[in-house]
Order: sequence, then C-alpha cells, then structure tokens
Amino acid sequence: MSNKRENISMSVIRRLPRYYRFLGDLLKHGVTRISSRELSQRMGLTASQIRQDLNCFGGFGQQGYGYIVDQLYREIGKILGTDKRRRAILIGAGNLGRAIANHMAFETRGFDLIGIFDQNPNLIGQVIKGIPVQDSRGLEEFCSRNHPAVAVLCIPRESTHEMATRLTKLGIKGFWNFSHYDLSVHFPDAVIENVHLGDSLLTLSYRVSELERKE
Amino acid sequence: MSNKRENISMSVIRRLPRYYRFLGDLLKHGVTRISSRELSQRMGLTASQIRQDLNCFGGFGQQGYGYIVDQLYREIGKILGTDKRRRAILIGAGNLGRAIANHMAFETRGFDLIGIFDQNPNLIGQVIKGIPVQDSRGLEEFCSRNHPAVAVLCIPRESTHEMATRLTKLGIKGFWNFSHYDLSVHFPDAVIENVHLGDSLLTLSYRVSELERKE
DNA sequence: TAGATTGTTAATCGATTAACAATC
DNA sequence: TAGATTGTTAATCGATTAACAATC
Repeated sequence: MSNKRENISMSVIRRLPRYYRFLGDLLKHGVTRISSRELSQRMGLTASQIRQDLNCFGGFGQQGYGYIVDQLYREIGKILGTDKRRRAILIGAGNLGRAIANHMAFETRGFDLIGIFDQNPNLIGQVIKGIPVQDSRGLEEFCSRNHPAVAVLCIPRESTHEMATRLTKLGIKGFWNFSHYDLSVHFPDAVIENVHLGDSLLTLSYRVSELERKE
Repeated sequence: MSNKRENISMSVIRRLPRYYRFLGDLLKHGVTRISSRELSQRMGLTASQIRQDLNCFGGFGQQGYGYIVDQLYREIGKILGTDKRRRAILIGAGNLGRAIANHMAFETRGFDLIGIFDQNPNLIGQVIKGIPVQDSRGLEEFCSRNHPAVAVLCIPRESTHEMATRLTKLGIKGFWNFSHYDLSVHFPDAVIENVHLGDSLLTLSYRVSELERKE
C-alpha cells in the first residue's frame, strides 16, 4: 500500500496537509463517512482530483460507499509523518522566533521542539515555552548529544547561508526557513521548506492592485 | 505596456516577488545589467521561463544586451504595487500578531499598518510598533473613518469566518490570513492570501520522511 | 558588421479533468 | 439486485521548455 509512492509530485504533496485539515475538521464534527464528491464541494476542488491524489498512496476508499473519515485521516497523518517523533531546534529567538515557538503546535505534527538558540546575550537564558534560550556557540555540542533532525530558521537573511552550512554539518536534514534567503538554490540536496512571508505579502499586493484595475 | 496583463496565471504571479527579491539583491551588489541566462542560473530556473514571465507584462529587455537591473527592479515593483500606499489593519495581537506587526516591513511593500485590534482586555492599550492595540468593538467606527483596504488576520480558526464577514462589510478587499481556516472557500470574491504555517510544517514533515524512505 | 540576447512561436511535458468499468 | 462511488485509464488543458527569427 505505502510502497506505491514514488515520485509523488509537489502539487499532490502540497494538497495533503489541506486534506488532513479538512478531514480532522469533519472528524471533530462527527462525520464518519464522506464521498470524494462531497469532500470536493467542501474544499473547492474536483472529486476526480481527490481520488487521483489519494490513489498515489493507496486505495483508501470503498466502492459504492466512499471514505471512512477517521480511517482516511489517520492514513494521511501517517503519510505526512505526524506519527513520528522528530527532534527540532529553533535558531533565532527574536520576535518571529518567539512567536513560532509559542504559537506553533509542533507536537501534533510529529515534531518535538527541544532547543532554542540565539547569539544575543540579552535573549540567552530567557525561557520560551519552557525551553531556555541557549547560546548559539553551543550548537555543536548540543547537536552531537541530541541529534535534532530539523532546524527552524528565524534569523536574518545575512546569517542564513552560514548557519545552514553549519547545521548541515551537524546532521540537520530539514530546514523550515523563515528568512528571506533562498536556501534551496544553494543547498539542493537538503529538504527545505521556505516560508517567504514577504513574498506572500507582495502577492497580496499584486492581487489587490489587479482588483482595482478591473473596476 | 501594462495593458498587456490580462489573465496572468497564478504560477507567474507567485514568481514575481522572487524576481523582485533577487533583482533587489543584485542592485545592492552593484550589478547593473543581467541576461535572462545569468539570472536563471542564480535563481535555479530556465532562461526561457524568465523571458516568458516578464513578457506577460511587457518587453523590459534589450535584444543583444539583456535587462537593466535597476529598471527591471522598479518595473516589477510597480507591477506588484510596492509604489502604492494601502492602509492595512491587523486583527489579533497575540504572539503571532505581535511578531508580524514588529517583524514585517509593510512599508517597503506598499502597505501602511494603521491599526491593531484585539478583544482581550489585557492586550488593549499595549503599544506595538508605535500603534496602540484597540478594542475590536471599535472596528466599525475605525474603518468608516480610515478606510483600510487590507486586513491581516492573526486570530483563532474559530473566529475567522465571522471576522471576515464583518470586515468585508466594512470595505476590506484583501485578507492576509494566518489562521488555519480556508477563507477562500467561503469568500470566493475576496482577495485572500493564506499563510498556512501548519500546512508548511506538515509538508516539511512529509519530505523529511521521504528522505528517510529513500535511504 | 558580427555576436549576443531578447521576444515570441511551436513542441513538449505534466497536471487536471472526464469518463467508465470494476465492485461494494 | 440496483445504486452509488471508487480506482484507473484516456482526453484535455495549461505550464514549461526549446527553438529561432528579430534586433540591439
């Protein structure tokens, strides 16, 4: 069943979390069964696409019946890796870093935030979500002891490249990158998930302008 | 020149901020001229795509020469609307809201943050980036007086739908939505830019798992 | 002029949608 | 069994890439 997945396209992968979110919501509302057609209407896409997407990973439905919400939810969770426990560290305890640490439910998504680092002496020692901010200089020792798999980068653009190089050497395999720096171009082999908030805001700007042009 | 743009595809639009970012960087480094080929290598895409993309909006290059960085940068800025002044308000002064208000350079992207709102009495009155947090109940009056065009939503999932309905009535045309709620499905006519941080983290989780599977 | 590089058309590739046989 | 809905193949649509004539 799960050996089907080879070369799943990015378009499909990026839809999975959304399916997961909608199914979780249905589950919470006590819906036990759903057809691709009904789910498609709720999500604003085609039933065909949903069936196509899900069948990249296996046949989770029953012909003539549909999908069992609870079962599908858990299957997608497994596909996404929410059942794993991966250690994550966060670099940069500024405004954004603190907000991410406090706000993000890492645990429900398969991650354990085990360390927060910064180089600013004023921030070192502060406790965020029960985790004390450590001096970045201690990264090497911390990583060799605790083996985090993933790093959340909330640092300025300028220091991102160097930090990523350093962390790659320490065994970090995945980056959740909030800096306005295109890591992916320079680290083609690492798993990099960029959150370019600035780009997102500019897209909004474009689309609002477009709206005005139409009027 | 700018009357060319009709039905630009989302794929193109989403690449524009990235071009803008790279060109800004070249500019800062004193590069005056660049060919589509060189830019493509730096950005990790094809020269063909760059030329194709830019020509959706006009012929900004010179045959045999390439593009003048400074000029192209400003053209794309205009396309994105960074030269406009749009009023924005932020709803929800929790962890995330505060971080966005403090961290985001709204000004350089065509937006002026003119108000911050929350319903929590402990937050009301606090000053964030020189802007005092106001009681959400005052939204109606504030909007009829100041006419903001865009709202940044940093509120819980549950209150998002109601708040968007309310803000739409107050003339808000665009939403920068940080809540885990799919506004776009329910407000098909509004301009909505979702930042689903949870989805992004789950995508990272999937891709890290994938990496392990391959080993 | 010769060389370089654009703008643009045509070819290819991939993703989405439609259709339908399989089957619960 | 009849009706419903999946899984899957085929058709369509759109986006990316290649090619090349136009031109600086």
